[in-house]
Amino acid sequence: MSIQAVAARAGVSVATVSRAFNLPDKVSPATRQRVERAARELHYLPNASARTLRTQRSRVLGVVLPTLLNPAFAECLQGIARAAVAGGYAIIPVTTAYRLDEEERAVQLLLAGNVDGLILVVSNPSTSAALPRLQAAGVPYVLAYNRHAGHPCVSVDGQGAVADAVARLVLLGHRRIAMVSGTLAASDRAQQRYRGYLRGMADTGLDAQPLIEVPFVETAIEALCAQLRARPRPSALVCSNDLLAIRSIRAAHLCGLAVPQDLSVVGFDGIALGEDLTPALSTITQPNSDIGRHGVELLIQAIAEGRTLRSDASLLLAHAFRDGESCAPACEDGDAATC
Amino acid sequence: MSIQAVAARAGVSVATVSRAFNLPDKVSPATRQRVERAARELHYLPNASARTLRTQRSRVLGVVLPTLLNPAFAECLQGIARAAVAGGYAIIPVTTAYRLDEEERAVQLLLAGNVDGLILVVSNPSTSAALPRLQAAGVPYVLAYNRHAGHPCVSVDGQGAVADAVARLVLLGHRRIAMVSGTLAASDRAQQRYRGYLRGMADTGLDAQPLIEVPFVETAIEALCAQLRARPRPSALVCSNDLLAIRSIRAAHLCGLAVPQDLSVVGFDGIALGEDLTPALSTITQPNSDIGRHGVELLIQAIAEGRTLRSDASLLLAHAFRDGESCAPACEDGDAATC
DNA sequence: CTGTTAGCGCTTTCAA
DNA sequence: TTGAAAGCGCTAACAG
Repeated sequence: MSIQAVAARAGVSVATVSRAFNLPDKVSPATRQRVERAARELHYLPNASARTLRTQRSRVLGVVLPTLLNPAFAECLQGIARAAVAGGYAIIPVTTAYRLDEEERAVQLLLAGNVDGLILVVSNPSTSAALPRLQAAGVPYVLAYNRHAGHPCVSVDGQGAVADAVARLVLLGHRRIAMVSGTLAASDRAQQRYRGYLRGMADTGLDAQPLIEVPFVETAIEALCAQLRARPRPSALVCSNDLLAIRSIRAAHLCGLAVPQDLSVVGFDGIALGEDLTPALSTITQPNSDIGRHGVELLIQAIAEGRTLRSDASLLLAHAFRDGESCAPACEDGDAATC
Repeated sequence: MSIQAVAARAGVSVATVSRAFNLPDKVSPATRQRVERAARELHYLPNASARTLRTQRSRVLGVVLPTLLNPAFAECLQGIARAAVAGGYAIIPVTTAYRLDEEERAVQLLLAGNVDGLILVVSNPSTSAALPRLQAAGVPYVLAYNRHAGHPCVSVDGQGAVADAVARLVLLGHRRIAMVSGTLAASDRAQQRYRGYLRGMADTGLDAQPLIEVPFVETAIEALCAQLRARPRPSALVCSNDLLAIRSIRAAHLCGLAVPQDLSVVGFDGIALGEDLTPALSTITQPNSDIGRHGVELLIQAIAEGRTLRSDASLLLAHAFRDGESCAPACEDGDAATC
């Protein structure tokens, strides 16, 4: 079903059909009606490839994410999808499992697919091979969650957020506060959040505990258990994401520790599911969906203006602390072992 | 960067460049090398739109899902994505929030995007307006999770699975077993699982309890609480999905009921997260990722053979019961109120 | 084995 | 306001 058929049926030229759809004002109302009617009768759908070939615009955005198994990214992708549809764009998402080679492959794939722009969550903007490739190609892109002075980013202040969370725990009387993180090397977010932990501890004059680092993908509950059996054990855990917080709570349970009575746990991400858990997760919430939406909006605007995004277009969105049930005041002396 | 430039640089015709990539055997090794070298030096990427326009094959699959906020669908999408990449296809996912009009819009959008095939999870295959549209367009498609004799489907036996779960609970001594479901009208899966509940109860000669029906999207914990406060209350809950099971556990907690001591809860879906919860979720697991993978494989095969999928290509995958900690034997007399 | 060429469906000058 | 026609980049006859 091509534009030819519509033109024939409407008794006009293909140019007029094209105009009737793309520049309706440049066509007389009467002919426009005829064209629309013919198109409807023939169930005409304009061919996206032909249009893309001609205009050099695919109206498709590429999306590069570590995984959809973390609901934070799933929420973000929903935000991206909604904003993209609203702006008349389709999306092609690709997941990378936190692997650099996959990031590069993904960008390659998307570039070959003629995407008009990309929104991506990379392991580390400084080391990602994908980014120089994008710059070389001159394709607009924006990073989500990542933070880097040299790239356009939509993110939150992870460092400040964690420092605040630490301060909160200190206010509750906690002294032995440890941080649980995914592999630091695999994520600049994890690194920033860890820095926030160190700052928060330093600000209140407490000794930072050794970082409890576990793999991102596997469950690693045993490793967590081992850490909780150490003496003296922490009375509170700041986790680098909600999934880790959930696993930490389970690990605590397996060690015979009750959350929050024996151990306070704070997460990071604000996944919706956290509110339905028991105990409800105390967590630093990020506007996951908005991060995606803003990324898309920046991208679409840049595309419309035929330019790439500069790093000073970066957006820092607000985070918040969601008070759940996984945090409680520490014992008087702040030493969990005596509880 | 077009094929012309590569041809010029390699000193051959565009046809030869095209062959060097698509039919390497039909080109002499020497020229092939020259072409490859030229392409590399120019960072040549074949233009997907031009190729699609010419071949009438986009190498893109459309994916229609209710939501990514349910990890079961996120897992499925990962499976789809992996299989698609392996088969040289890209995917365009669209979510519908369980809404019929969105399903139709999604199919429309995807069809206009020239997808070669679709994999979709619809509310109800019998009533979906999207399906006739697809048949009319002659585009190959396959349903995931849905079950219907008139369409190609990749699914599990939800009815049998729930009936089995009920039998299991009966074996544990439960008598007052209720079912918690999302809006029945919005999902044929929910309907089938409910039928499984009714069959399971009938098989063991028990009275079915009134269905506890809550919205899919909202949390609805209050509604659940109300049901648990009724006397005599159920001693076990079979939930139509894991998200509902998680909410049910929270509702129980808010009512002062301990899971599994006072109330047993069984979920459905087998989301990975369920294993990390406390109590670990007892649930009927579906091979979410495999459902997606098989769907894509069927689709790719059909596309390669230039045909649509017939309903007898349907696949029924195995489910399993994953024993967690949210189920326990009932009190001796099976009457929860006396526990 | 390689080159020439038509044409996929559309948008967009340029002319009328 | 409308039409004719070029051409986006590629593949696939067909010819050599």
